[in-house]
Amino acid sequence: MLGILPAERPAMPASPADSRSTREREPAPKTLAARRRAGRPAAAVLDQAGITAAALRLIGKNGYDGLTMAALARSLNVAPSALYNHVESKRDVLLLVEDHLTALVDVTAFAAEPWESAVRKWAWSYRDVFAEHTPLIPVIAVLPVTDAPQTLSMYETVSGGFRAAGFPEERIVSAIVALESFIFGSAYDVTAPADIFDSGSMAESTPSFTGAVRSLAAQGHEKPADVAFSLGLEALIAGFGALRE
Amino acid sequence: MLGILPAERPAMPASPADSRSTREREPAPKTLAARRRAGRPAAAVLDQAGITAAALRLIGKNGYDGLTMAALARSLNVAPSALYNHVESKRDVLLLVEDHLTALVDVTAFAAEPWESAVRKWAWSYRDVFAEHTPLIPVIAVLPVTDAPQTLSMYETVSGGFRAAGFPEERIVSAIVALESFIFGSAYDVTAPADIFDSGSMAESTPSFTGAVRSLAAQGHEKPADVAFSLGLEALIAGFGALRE
DNA sequence: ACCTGAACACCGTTCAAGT
DNA sequence: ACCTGAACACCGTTCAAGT
Repeated sequence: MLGILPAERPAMPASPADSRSTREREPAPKTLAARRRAGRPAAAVLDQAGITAAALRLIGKNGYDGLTMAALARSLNVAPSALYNHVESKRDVLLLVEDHLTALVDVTAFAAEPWESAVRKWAWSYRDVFAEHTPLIPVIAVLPVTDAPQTLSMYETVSGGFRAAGFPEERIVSAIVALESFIFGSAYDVTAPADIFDSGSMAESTPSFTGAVRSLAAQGHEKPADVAFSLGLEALIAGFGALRE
Repeated sequence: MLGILPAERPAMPASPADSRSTREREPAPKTLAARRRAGRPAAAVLDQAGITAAALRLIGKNGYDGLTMAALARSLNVAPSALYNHVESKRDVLLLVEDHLTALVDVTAFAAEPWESAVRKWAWSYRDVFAEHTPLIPVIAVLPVTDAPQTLSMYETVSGGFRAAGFPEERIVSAIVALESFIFGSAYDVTAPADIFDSGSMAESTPSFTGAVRSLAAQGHEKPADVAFSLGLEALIAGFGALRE
């Protein structure tokens, strides 16, 4: 995964300051930032690819709670305000991260396999990528594709696959949107706690639901989120497959 | 809708202070809160039902950005810290709102109609309620049902409907979860801007997707979010219906 | 153009003091 | 038990000053 990070590079060019990197955990490493004096540096310290990579590192380490503009700046050895020379807002940072992650979704099967199995692979891959990044879902869901080139590229490949499989053109977008809606909702489901359906002290007043939950648990092994995703996905594939001409 | 608010009542018992209510728009109505001196009041000013109703009013007026603990306290004429005698956190407030809204979802058809049309009505109602409240979706998706009695009650009715329709017990929860995932994702889709699929200057490099978008737009009239929701929902209903015994 | 440093207008939450 | 008022440790963002 690290190998796919954009513009793999250290936050700063190697310098004597690196010998102090063991102190990075200190609460206020002001001294590190102070190393660089005010005014425009000879070469730009930041760019969007570096900001994206740093954000992904931060998210990987501390989750989305740890992704603050201050923490992002600190990890890049700049003042928080420096970030605003490269992004307009924190939402822009999330958008950069989103577009980078979308490029990780596997669409290769659309070039090589029948429609059913291509959609299946794409959907599972898409869900798996964003299950780790659910805080991005509200961003993606309202994101004009113009602002996210990799995302647009994914849509082009997927819609091409639908078209080649004989889908009526006017149904392609609706089918993709429906699949995506299911995928986004299912990504949340992956993050739900194991006891989410424990009805606790209310069990006696909810016999039907409690029984259904117990019956599912008795089935055992497979993760409930995966069982539900598979069930829904196969129904959608079967239903949409019937639209093909 | 107002008639279904919990414990319909003013934020404070009628009092001479009400004559100053025209000043409530003032930036810092400290004087109103100062009207009540420190120490425990004779009768409690706050309760969870009142907090829920005030939160819903605030959301209705200014959206979820306007729902801050400070604004909530101001609308209830108390200091922000007073809220913490009745809720543990802001998340608790969102949970109260969520459970109240879930009670608005229409499950009545499960008692009176065939399974297909009951699921259809429930799903549309569920989506419509939360399309106006998408910031709650991350909360619901991870919410143990124990903490939300109305939500648990909805599950009981729905799972009872599935059972009565001949669903194998061990599939009921998975089918409901899959439907919910689709519903939550589709609720986001309702809020997407109309030009979300405008590929802009990239149109020439994405012919397949751009053509599909144009073809959908040419169909006209119906809202794209509704078309996609209908398409996915009918596929899920048809696919799940086949599981019945 | 692109950095620093100081400042702004917020957040949610805690806690002592009061009745 | 349930309020006020002050305080805390944050947020994202703006902007003048510097090179």
